[in-house]
Amino acid sequence: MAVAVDSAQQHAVLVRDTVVVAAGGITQVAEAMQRLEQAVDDPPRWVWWKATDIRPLREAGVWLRRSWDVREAHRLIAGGLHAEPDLIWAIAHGLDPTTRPARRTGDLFDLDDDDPAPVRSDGYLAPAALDPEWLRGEDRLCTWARLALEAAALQQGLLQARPHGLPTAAAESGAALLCVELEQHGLPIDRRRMEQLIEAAAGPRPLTDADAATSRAARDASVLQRAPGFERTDLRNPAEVKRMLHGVGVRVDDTRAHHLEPYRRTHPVVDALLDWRKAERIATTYGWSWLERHVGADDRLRGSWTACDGGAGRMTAGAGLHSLPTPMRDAVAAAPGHLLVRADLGQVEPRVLAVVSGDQGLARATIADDLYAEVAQQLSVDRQTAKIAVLAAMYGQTTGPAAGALERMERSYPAAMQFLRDAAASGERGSAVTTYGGRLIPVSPATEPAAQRAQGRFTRNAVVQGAAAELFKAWALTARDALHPLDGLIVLCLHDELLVHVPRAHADAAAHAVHEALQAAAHHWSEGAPVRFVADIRIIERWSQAKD
DNA sequence: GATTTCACGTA
DNA sequence: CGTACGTGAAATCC
Repeated sequence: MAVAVDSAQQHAVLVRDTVVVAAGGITQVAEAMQRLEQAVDDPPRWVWWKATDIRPLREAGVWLRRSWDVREAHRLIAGGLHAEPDLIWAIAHGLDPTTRPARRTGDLFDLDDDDPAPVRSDGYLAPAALDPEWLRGEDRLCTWARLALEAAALQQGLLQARPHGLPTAAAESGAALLCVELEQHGLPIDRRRMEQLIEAAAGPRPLTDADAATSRAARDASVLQRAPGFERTDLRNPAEVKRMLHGVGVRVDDTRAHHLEPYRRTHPVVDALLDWRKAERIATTYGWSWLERHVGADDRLRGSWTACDGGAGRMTAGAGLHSLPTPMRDAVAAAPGHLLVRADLGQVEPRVLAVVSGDQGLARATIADDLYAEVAQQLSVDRQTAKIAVLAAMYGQTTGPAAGALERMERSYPAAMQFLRDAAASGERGSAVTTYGGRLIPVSPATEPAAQRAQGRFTRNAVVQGAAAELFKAWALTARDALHPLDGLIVLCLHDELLVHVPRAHADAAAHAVHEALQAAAHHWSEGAPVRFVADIRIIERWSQAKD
């Protein structure tokens, strides 16, 4: 069943095969969809070009479980982020995408007849059909929906040939719909607390540009007054900062925070500078203008979401949702009458590696709550060394304290290490890799040896990071369904962490549902592999209460 | 004015 | 010379 929406005209259609199941206003079609969704135990698989198309229907309250998102399926098939309908169409039909007709440019050469066919005689999608103007009217909307059905059917054929391709496409489609919901609901914010935090770092809310300049100068002064003779240093210019530090006797080549940290006690200006950097980050990226732009009158922080990035396939978020400084998480708080359920996966990447590589020894280690402690025992090293070695294997690190432990890893976990070596070798020679779930990860050819090694590290990591993203999405979507009857909504996805907003009365049930969802999703996703996944799940009022 | 580089927040 | 992303300011390139 395909859905197409003309958001400008607030019009939508539902099409099955050649039958127009429903057509009309958003509200009317939304009701028809909800009836179809609830009528049977086995709900329809809704097909659309992209999830954002159906935002008006979602805003009308429709709750859908299964979908086939043609754009997300394409991203699995072809890799990367580029996914315009003409490209999707060409790939689905096995046509050479490089010879598809040029996009319309809006100039005099766009002379098409009044009723251009959306598909050309050579099989490519007609450029005219990509124009939003083309989509006016119910007939065109139905045609567009049927094209989505055709593309989806061909994509299913392509993905059937990849192990796990179909369930992954379903999960990616669901993730894209979840992204629409994340954008819609937003992250609940305690505005007064957020204002306190911003004021502490950036000064009071400026009413004029002069106010902003005064706050900025005051911040700078806290550093500059500790650097006699260098009061005119531009703290935002790394070269000048280096000159200032040299001037006061701090000999560093690199002024980045992690490099400067050991010198905090060496000279007060270093201490002041590092504090300044934290405050400056909040003042510039998470300051008053950020609050104004991204936190709505309903005290919800909203950013744009994508179901996958252009690399391994993790979710991305805008408006700083994925990089909110830890102190500011104190202002992420449940709305009145609600609570947050925070759940984060423990040591997810090595556990995922155990599944995707089929390494029996590593699988045995996942039985422990603390996988690194188990690996440490196996390798006869301390826990910290074991942790560094495991991460180094997945990231492609070759130097540092892990070097010796990596050799022991080869003996204890040969399948996992071979899996990673194969992935790296593929990237180094410029060959694409495919994730456990079937996502193609293209690699651009490189000739420089250093660039080739970098590609190897990228693919080595991508097969783990990408598979972890696939497991995460399967978990999130299973949880989404289970939370729906509890009025619980997922409000944040952060790679291995879920934040759920739920009425107080249902918080215990929601926490339980999130736990059960992980067990069910992991079992399905791994096809019953003997690998254990664990999550730390807590009921909290503020995001900051989560970490130990 | 648009693009690139650096730095730094998160996982 | 360990991966990825998004963001903003300054530098750089037209």
